[in-house]
Amino acid sequence: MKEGPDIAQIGALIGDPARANMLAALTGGRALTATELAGVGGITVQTASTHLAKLEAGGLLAQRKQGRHRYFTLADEAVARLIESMMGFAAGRGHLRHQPGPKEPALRKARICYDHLAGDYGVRMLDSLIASGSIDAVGDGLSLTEKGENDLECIGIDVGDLRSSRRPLCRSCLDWSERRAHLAGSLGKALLSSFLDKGWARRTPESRSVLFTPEGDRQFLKLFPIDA
Amino acid sequence: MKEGPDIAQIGALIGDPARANMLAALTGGRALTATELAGVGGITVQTASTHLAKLEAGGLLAQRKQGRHRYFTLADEAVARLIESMMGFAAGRGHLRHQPGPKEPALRKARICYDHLAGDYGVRMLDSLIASGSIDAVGDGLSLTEKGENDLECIGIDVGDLRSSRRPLCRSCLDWSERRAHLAGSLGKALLSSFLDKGWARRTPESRSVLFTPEGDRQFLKLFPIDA
DNA sequence: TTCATACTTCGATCGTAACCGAAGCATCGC
DNA sequence: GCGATGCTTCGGTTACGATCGAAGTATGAA
Repeated sequence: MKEGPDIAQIGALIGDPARANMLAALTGGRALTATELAGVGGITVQTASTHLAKLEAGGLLAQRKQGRHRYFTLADEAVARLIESMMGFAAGRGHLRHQPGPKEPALRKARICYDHLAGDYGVRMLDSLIASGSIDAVGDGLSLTEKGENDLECIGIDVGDLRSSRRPLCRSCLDWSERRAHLAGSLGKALLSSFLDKGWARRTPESRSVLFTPEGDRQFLKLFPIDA
Repeated sequence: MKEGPDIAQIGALIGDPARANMLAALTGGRALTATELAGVGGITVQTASTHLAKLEAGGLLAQRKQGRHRYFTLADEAVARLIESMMGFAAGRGHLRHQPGPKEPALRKARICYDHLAGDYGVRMLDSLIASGSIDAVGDGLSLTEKGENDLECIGIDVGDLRSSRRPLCRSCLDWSERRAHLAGSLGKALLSSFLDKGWARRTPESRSVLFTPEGDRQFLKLFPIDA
């Protein structure tokens, strides 16, 4: 047999609880230090160090030295998509963590996925962009229409600038809590950044969740209406 | 931390080489016996038995007793999609198996993914269906148009029949070799079945690949043209 | 220079899970 | 009934990897 790519390797990398916790934490988009990651993994720094080395060797993580700190991030968006899709699958099988806890609703409403918006709000945003004709969905891919480009420029997003990067402009990413797609790619990132810049929302320090201010909430819902 | 679903569990399930090989083999869509799966995993039947029990407990496999045989299949299409997406990811990282081998091209051209067509031909089929207006792509989802329903009836697919099943009619499934979506869901299954019934193609006994006859090839390409 | 912090490497321990041989059920064919 | 086949369960071995204490390296601060 032995057909196709080797999935056992990455399965094993994700299969350790400490590593899985680290990866999940990094899906929050922030770069974290080895010590912080040891904390989320519930292990000592030594152990974390070996885990992180393995994850990096496996191509899941990237690191950046800064002074005496070493900041770890997910290697790229593909890793984030993989983690999210595995979370979606796990949620569907009932492989949930024990405590839903009070943070859960906030997480489902709006959270960071690598560098863009996920959760109910993330899905709503993409739906609205498609419904308004700003984004075309063809097959698996998404593409920005002329109308969309104009609309986005109006709210202060420089699409031309985004196009110049090598990263795809639009990407769909499967949302584990909603089980539907939200917008990833450089455009997804730019949109989230603009919400944060405008003060509509802020990131929480210790969690993936994104908190909208009452005013930000109002603006967001107005900007991305759902007609249904 | 401990946010979100538990991905370590399924990661660990996929993370064992023997289990990963079994799962990859089952993505071929055929139901396999424990003894056959032991073969693909390169282990004895006893060991395979415990592996299979774990996979079933984890919700990845389903089994069906038939006489003194026990046939295993992937639990559902979601598992197949997960495996395919992990393969796509692994391929992107260069985590390839050692031998590309002579079977590889056939596998990339057309293969089974659970119960529908994948590979170049699978992707081409979906692209063509969308281009011809038979399928609408909205966000992450796919939906059959009226035109599509008519066209399909013409080639002998009873769409009404398919609708009565609880399984979604159209689903997009990310293809690991093409890195684009192909058509899954009950419609994807029905289309593949019809090709096999018509004698356009046949499955190979020991591999996931689907071999098209010269005539079948001609018919397929005519039925699903690519204008580009 | 000296001390403190952040992290890695080394060495050793320990637990778990993969593995197989042998025995135990179940089902089929005769 | 009997033996053969397909699979599971049991018991015991083995190996790998997760873990941490302790020591080593790098960077920054005083």
